[in-house]
Amino acid sequence: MPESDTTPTLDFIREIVADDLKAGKHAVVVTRFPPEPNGYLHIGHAKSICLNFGIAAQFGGRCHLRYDDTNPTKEEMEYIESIERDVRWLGFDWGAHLYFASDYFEQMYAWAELLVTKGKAYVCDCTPDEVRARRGTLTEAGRPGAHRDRPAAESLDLFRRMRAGEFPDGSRVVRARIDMASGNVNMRDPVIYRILHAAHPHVGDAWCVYPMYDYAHPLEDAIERITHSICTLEFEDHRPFYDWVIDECEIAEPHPRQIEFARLNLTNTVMSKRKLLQLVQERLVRGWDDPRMPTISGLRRRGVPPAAIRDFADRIGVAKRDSTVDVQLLEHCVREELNARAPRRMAVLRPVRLVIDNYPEGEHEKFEVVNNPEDPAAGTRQVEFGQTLWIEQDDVRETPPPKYWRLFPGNEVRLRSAYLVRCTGVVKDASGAIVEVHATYDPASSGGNAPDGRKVKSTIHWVAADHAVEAEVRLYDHLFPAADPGAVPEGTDWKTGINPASEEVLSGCRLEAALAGVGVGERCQFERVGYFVVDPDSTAGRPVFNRIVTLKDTWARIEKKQG
RNA sequence: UGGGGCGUCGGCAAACUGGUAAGCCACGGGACUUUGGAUCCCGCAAUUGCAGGUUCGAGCCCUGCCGCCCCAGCCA
Repeated sequence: MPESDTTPTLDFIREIVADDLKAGKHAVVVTRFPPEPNGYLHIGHAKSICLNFGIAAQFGGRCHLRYDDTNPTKEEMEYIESIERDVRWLGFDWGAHLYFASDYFEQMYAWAELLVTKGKAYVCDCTPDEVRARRGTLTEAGRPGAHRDRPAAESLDLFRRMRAGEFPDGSRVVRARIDMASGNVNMRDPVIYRILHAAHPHVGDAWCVYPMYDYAHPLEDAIERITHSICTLEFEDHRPFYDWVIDECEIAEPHPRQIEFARLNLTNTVMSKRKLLQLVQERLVRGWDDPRMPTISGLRRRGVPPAAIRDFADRIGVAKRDSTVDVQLLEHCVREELNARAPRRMAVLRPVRLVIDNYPEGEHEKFEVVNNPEDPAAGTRQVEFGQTLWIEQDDVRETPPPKYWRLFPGNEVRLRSAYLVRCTGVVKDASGAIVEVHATYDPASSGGNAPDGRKVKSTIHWVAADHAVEAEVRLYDHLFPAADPGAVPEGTDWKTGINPASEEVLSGCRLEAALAGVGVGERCQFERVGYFVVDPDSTAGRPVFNRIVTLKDTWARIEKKQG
């Protein structure tokens, strides 16, 4: 391979865009993100958002945010608001280019009349069942219905009366006249308008006939002069009709080009709207924004930084191959971002008391502690120290397993940024659990280093008992332990694959005093433990933290290998 | 047994369009370390679903097979 090549390779879509620009096909590139406001956005949408807005930014064009709101029976204002919030949070800006497909209904209707007039569309009086019956199967051609050859004038009259509200839902449709024998089922006279006496969240009850996606989408793109209409693979079969509509409606050149790419699949995650809805409705999670949900709002509450999601989208690439990305790549992006940015704090999640017997009782001192070793500009803070501290249960053993370097009787460790201490013994309760640890400190090791230069193999974190803030901490893990949650045995409910330990709520956690006044959404690293974010459930004196991701944990790996 | 797509490392994904298989994640090892964190090194596809063919040369071209995904909503 050539090593001198410094230009990053373009994915196949960017290659098309670059070529079109180079060939002078378009003056500016215009893309769009066209969600239907019928649900919450998830990480799969984030891939599309990053792609569309990313291409626009990269090639100096623009990206529209457009609601594809052609079905009033499924769409709601609530979703419109959540979508805008999520796209903005991801870091993208549509400027003045916020659009609604429903604002184009008049124009779309006019084009439909044109099609009817040209004999390219007709009103069909069949029931949904009859339409289905005549459509044929995947291997058998469809059969033309009785209304197919109705005079254009009659269809036009009927269409106008459909619009006027003379007919009930489902009684008639307008269909494109293409080819009932096509191998592509989408070309067998697809329905382009249906009657729906339903109020629309954006245009109210202005209409009782609504265009179908396949008819509306190319026209929305045409109206906005979209150059590259990027969608997912399942629409590949619809592209002939997309082009048919553009052609038959006599849209001026250059025509928008539909390009399909593979949607995102993630291991240990379900992504379908149906399944996500089920999780919420059956109270298997706290809501659409549960920190375990792959929704944008869930990722936000989980504490995932938007920059990490953008980085993730860049790294997974864009292609046509069905694929499943390892969720660990997302987690890696999160760690990388947070390692650089998140201030470090000390927090003890499962506290046990450590008493330093030779430290003067009642005395306190402060140590200056670095906020982020990766970022000197983050500065330092003062942390209180005293005779009695909280340390992690996990950092103490009465009899250490092999390679365990933390506290055990006789062993010396460093209290992060404070002193070297040597364990002198542990106090156990009736059940044998360690309830208190005793140690002596080396007064000459202030700050954590001994003047004689002796080394310790371990540094542990601590919180002064007299200055601790109490908090609730929620530990999150994959909602599904299996890489492919959809792969359940026949007859088994996919929900049985849910990890019952995916949320573990810890109370009585002790945090250093600097964490007293944190605001919702603030992120930090609890040293040696992981990255955490302040949850909206926090109250004045009692913060609630969510674990975003753990730190990489070599010891956990060793422990696992040891069994 | 119709139509449309897709097969390159455990997972993503490149390969200047025929010139001698990038990178990232994961995984394994080591160095270093006041986070068992971070960082840094090393290892990880004699070969691109399979079989033939064309060519000096094939992941890229040709032929045939195999496998996987999508489509029969008045959903998007």
